[in-house]
Amino acid sequence: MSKILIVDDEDKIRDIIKKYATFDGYEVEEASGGLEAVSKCREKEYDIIILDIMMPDLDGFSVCKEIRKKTNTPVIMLSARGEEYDKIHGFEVGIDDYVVKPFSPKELMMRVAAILKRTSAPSTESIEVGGIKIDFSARIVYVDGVKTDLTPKEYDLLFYFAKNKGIALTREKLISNVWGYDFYGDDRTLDTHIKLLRKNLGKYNTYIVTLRGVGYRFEENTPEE
Amino acid sequence: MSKILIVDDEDKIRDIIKKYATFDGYEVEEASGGLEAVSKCREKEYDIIILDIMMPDLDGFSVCKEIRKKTNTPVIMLSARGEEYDKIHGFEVGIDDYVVKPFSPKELMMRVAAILKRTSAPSTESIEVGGIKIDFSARIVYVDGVKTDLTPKEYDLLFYFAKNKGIALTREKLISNVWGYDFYGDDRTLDTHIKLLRKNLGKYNTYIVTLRGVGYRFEENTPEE
DNA sequence: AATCGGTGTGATGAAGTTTTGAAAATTTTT
DNA sequence: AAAAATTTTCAAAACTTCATCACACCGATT
Repeated sequence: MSKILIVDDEDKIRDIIKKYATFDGYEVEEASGGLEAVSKCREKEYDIIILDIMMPDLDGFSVCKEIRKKTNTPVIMLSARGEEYDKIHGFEVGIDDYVVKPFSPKELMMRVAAILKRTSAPSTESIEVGGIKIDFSARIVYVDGVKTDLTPKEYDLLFYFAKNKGIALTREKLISNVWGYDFYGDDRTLDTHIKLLRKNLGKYNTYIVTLRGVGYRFEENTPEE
Repeated sequence: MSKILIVDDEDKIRDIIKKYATFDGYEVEEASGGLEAVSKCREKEYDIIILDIMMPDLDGFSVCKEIRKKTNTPVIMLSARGEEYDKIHGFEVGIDDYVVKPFSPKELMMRVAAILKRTSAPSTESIEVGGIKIDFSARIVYVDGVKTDLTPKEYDLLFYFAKNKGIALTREKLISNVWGYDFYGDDRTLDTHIKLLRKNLGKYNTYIVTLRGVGYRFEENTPEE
């Protein structure tokens, strides 16, 4: 789920946006000033930033410039002034959109969605764990750079493991997440697919660690030679 | 240089935008109505479309919907009305931005630049994948240099595949993008067209990879091993 | 060392998907 | 208006994947 950073010195404004954003399923963080926003962006990566222009400590343009030095996170500006100068200035700094106050929260969220759709689409999402690479957009798994064909269930299982790397996963959790909460099946079904997946992972089969009496954990470790 | 299509029934508006766009170095084409816009988009590919909502023959939303069936060209809407309804509706159809009339041409061009920068998909008249060449402007496909006649649906399908090379495409995605989001048809229709397209691609039929339980992926691979 | 409960494995038929051919329906062309 | 081309529907066939089972295996506990 996408993470949004809301930057505004007015609590009221932040609250309203937060309410709408949370409702739409976004993960929300707040900053009440420009300096706080910059430091937050240093620590963490956001998917989009909603940024007020007028703030007492550091104005939105400066914040945007600072952020752009490191990342390319999309920025939507909130402008209290409606002047063209501001708008253009905003674009020159490299903002992605702007909304003039007073604004409709619904419209703002529409713009957020539109930008996220644009920016997140072309990025080839992939995870790499040890010598295993999972390309989500192509739905291809590479083991040591070699394309490996997995069946749907094997892929889903690996996908879930990769997303929860290093976490102990109970059998129940694995089954309800990969098969579906309503799967009523044999005890050995999961084992069997673990077996198949391990076989396909070749020397990395040790990445799937058996937790006796609990379930499994996916982790990067040094395969035996 | 990027190609812009300006769609508005008012000559004055088109002229103004054209003046600014030409000054900024864009290649400009015009359409004075929705129908003309749609037919122009069928023949040629633009990098961005500036689209008025209110037009006598076919309104902007319908034009956008029609265009989106085939391509993913960015669209900026010109809205004479400032109502929120229009804005939201526009985004749902899949527009990239909108500007409310009366607008500042400078601002409009800023938005054009911002979107083009993001979508910076190099404008091409044709795509070549393996031994398959697709000439968009002529709507002709060559397999190993030999012109191959495809039916409209086959072409649309191949076109969508080629634009999304290497990406796993679900059946739903393929159907809603090639047939239209409102297609309510048989489950096996897609398969049948895949079959027909594969036949026409000759030895390159393996380029369309079946992803069991998911959909298909178009990729360049080495036929025969 | 024997037991016991949980885990790994190969085989197999069942279930689910895709492919295919052919015919019906629709649209376009003549 | 008929003919041709295209698209869609349908059902059987081919194919892949899956769940299940029986049994081997392993590791902890007694």
